[in-house]
Amino acid sequence: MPRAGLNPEVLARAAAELADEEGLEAVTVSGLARRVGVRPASLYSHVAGTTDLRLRVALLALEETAALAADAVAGRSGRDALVALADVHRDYARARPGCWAASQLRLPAELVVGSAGPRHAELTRAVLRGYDVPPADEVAAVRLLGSVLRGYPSLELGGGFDHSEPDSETTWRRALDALDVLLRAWPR
Amino acid sequence: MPRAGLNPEVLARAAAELADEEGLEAVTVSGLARRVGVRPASLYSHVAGTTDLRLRVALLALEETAALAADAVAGRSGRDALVALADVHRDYARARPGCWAASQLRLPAELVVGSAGPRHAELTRAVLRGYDVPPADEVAAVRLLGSVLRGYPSLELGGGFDHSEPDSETTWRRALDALDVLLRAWPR
DNA sequence: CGATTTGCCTACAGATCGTAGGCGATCGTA
DNA sequence: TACGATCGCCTACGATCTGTAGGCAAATCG
Repeated sequence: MPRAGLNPEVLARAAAELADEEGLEAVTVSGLARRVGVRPASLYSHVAGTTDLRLRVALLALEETAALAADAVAGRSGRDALVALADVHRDYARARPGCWAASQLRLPAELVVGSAGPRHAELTRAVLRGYDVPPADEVAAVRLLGSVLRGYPSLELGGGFDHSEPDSETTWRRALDALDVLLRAWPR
Repeated sequence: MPRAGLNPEVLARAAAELADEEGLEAVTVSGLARRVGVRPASLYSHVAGTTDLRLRVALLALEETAALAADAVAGRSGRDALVALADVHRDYARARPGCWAASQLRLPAELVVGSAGPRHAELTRAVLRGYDVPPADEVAAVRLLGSVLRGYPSLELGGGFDHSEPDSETTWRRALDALDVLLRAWPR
C-alpha cells in the first residue's frame, strides 16, 4: 500500500482548495480525506479534526493576503496605496471565497500572535501614513478602513448587491474615492 | 404523552435563542430538539432540516433589525439618524451574536424578495436624505455605509480589536464622526 | 360518542467524527 | 545487504447526527 505523503501543510493547502471550490462547510475530515484519496482516520495523525483544519485554512489565508497586501502597498502611497490595498482584499475575496470566509473565523488567542493578523493592521497603518490622519485617530481610521475591506466583500459575496444598479465594481470605485477624500480631510 | 405545541415560528424563536447562547453552529435539528425537549425526528414535520432552521433565524434577525432600525431612524436626520442607525446594528450584533451571524447567511434568491433585506437598504437610503449625496452616488454611499455596519461588528466580534488601544467604543464613535463628515462633504 | 386528523413518538439506514490498534512500507544501522 | 525500529495509512468500532417510514395517542369534529 503506497503512502500518500500527507503532512499538515499539504493537507492545509488541499483544504484551502476544497474551501474555494465547494465552500468552507465542505472542509471536514471526511471531505478532505475523499479529496486526497485516503481514509478519514488517516488524517487524525496530522490534524486534530475539522475545526483545526479550518483554522489552518484561516492562517493560510491570512498569510496569503498579508503577502499580497505587502506587495501592493510597497512603493505606493496615498490614494494609490489605498486603492491597491483595497483591491487586494476584494479581489482575494472573489477569487478565493472559501479561504476568505475562513479568514473570518475567530482564532484562538494563542494563535493570533503568530498569525499574519497583526501584519494586516500594520499594512493598513502604512497606507494611512500617506495621509495626515492625526496619530490619536490612527486606530480609529485603521478600524474604519478594515471594516470596509471586510464588509464590502462580505455583502458582495453574500449577494447583497446582485439585484440593484449600478454594478458592484462601479460603486466600489466610488467608495474608494470617498474614502480617499475622507482620509485626506479627516475631521479633527 | 402531552404535546409540546411546536410550530415553525416557535421553533425559529427557540433556534434564535440557541444561536445567541451557543453560537450558530449549535443550531441543528438535534440541538434544537434537545432544547425544546423533543426527539429530533419530531422537528421534521415543522422545518425542513438544519439549513432551513438557520435560514429562519436569518429571516427573523433581518426582521428584528429592520424594525429596530426603522424606529431609530424615525424622527431623526443627518448625523443623529446616522448614529442611531449605526448603533442599532452594532448593538444588535453584540447583544444577539448568533442572530447577527445568521443574518449574514446567503439567502436563496426567492426568499430575498419577501425578506427584510431590501428594507435595510431603504433605511440606509433614508439616512442619506439628511445629507446631500448626489443621486448618482446614492447606491455607492448606501453600500459603503452598509459595509461599515457589517464590517465593524464583524471585526469587533471576531476579536480583532481586543488587543489594542483605544477601546472599540471610542474608535466606533470616531469612525461615525468621520462618516458623518464624509457624507456631508461627499466628493463630486 | 365515534371517526378523523394531527403531533410526537420509535425504529432505522446512512454518514460523520474521533479513537484504538494493526500491518506493512520505509529508513537507520551494521 | 539484512535486520530492527519507526511511522504512515489502514480496518474496526462506538457515539452522534441527519432524514425517512410508520405507529400510537391526543385533539378535534361530526
